[in-house]
Amino acid sequence: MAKAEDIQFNSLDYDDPMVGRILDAAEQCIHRFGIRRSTVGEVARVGKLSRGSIYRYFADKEALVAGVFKRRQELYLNRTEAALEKEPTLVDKLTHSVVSGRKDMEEGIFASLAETEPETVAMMFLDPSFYRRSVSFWPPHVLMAQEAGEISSDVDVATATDLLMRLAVSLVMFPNMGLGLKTRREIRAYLDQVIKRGLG
Amino acid sequence: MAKAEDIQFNSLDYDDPMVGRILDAAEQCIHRFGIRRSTVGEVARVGKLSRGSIYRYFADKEALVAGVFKRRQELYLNRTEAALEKEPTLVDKLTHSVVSGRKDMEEGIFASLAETEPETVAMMFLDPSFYRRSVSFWPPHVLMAQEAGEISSDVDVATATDLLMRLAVSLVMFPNMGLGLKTRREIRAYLDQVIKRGLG
DNA sequence: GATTAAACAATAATCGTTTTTTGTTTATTT
DNA sequence: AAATAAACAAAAAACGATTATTGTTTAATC
Repeated sequence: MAKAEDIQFNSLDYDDPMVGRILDAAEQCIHRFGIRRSTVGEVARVGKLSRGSIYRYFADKEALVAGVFKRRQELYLNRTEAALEKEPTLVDKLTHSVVSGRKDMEEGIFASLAETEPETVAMMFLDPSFYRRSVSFWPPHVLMAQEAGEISSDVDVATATDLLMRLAVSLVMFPNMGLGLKTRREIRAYLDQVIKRGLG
Repeated sequence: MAKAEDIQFNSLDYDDPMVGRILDAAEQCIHRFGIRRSTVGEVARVGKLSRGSIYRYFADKEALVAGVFKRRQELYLNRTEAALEKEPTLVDKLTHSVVSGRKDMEEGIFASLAETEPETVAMMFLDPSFYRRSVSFWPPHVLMAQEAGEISSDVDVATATDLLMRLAVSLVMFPNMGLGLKTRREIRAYLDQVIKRGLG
């Protein structure tokens, strides 16, 4: 019992078919109408379930919306994590993250939201908690790169992770900041330079 | 003649006392009430001039607001540029930029705007044109650092500038992203590492 | 010649009202 | 035991009428 309360603090279990249906419907609504114009009643109608059920799993509309984006992000991280297995080096991994990150921003739910509620998207992007989850993502890959001798073992993992995150976020957020890094090859060359030797 | 039209494309001349009065008044209004609640009439009253004069120098309210922020940014760049003269190395220069950039964000016009209209501030931060002016800022310093042997001459100036910009913007925008870089010394150490050797 | 004050239509903000939505609860159904 | 439907007060959104603001123009003033 007391599901909605748990979800506030613990994470959603996407395996629960009810949660999945709710999030699917909510995401569809957000995708089509944006957050403001999506009502809980509409989500219920689209998901063919009752409003009561939604409020059983989500404390309020805000939590529901957060759940949609949380799932999207989790999905992105899972997919990216899987894809990175096949990338040989840390530089390749980061390149892949940037490329797929940009793609998600251009054609995912963010793209449609950006058209109807750009300020909301801007606020999300600037919210530090938006990136918190991703921070735990890189350390293992940093360690691997250190063991493989790709990067130095002198630099501590937290510092390396910080730099990787900043580069990835910056490159997704600002495709061209002085330099116009468009193609995968350009991005890779840039990251290779920056990570391997900085400006030294 | 035809001042307002020129200003659209050329830059404002802050030496013109009328322009200065208008911008002073506008900035004061924005600082106290935010953009939405600031009216051109109120700006005129505060600046003790006529609405007509404001429209003589600025095409519309949007241009006026843009002018306020443009001047602020120009002032920041000028002050920073001057302060950098005294900083011995590129790393010190960038450190200074980050520290003073953070200070401006915390106590300048952005801080007050962020309280009343956070979405507006978020939108400005994510607007690439916000950083365009700063891009022309770094190349001379990069060249100096290359001549001094602080950084390699192999890296082209545009690439170096791009990295410096990304680091500065990221560190101002996200004070802690994994690592919590608070003090001047921490920031300097981080930048020294990243710029001089990357993760290699 | 530039600044101002006043007048003006077009646009946008505000206000009070009505309607919708939210979030909670209750009884009923699966 | 969980999902539903219905009912409900409180909060928020939508609406239309009113007021304020914008941006332009005009003639008067410095």
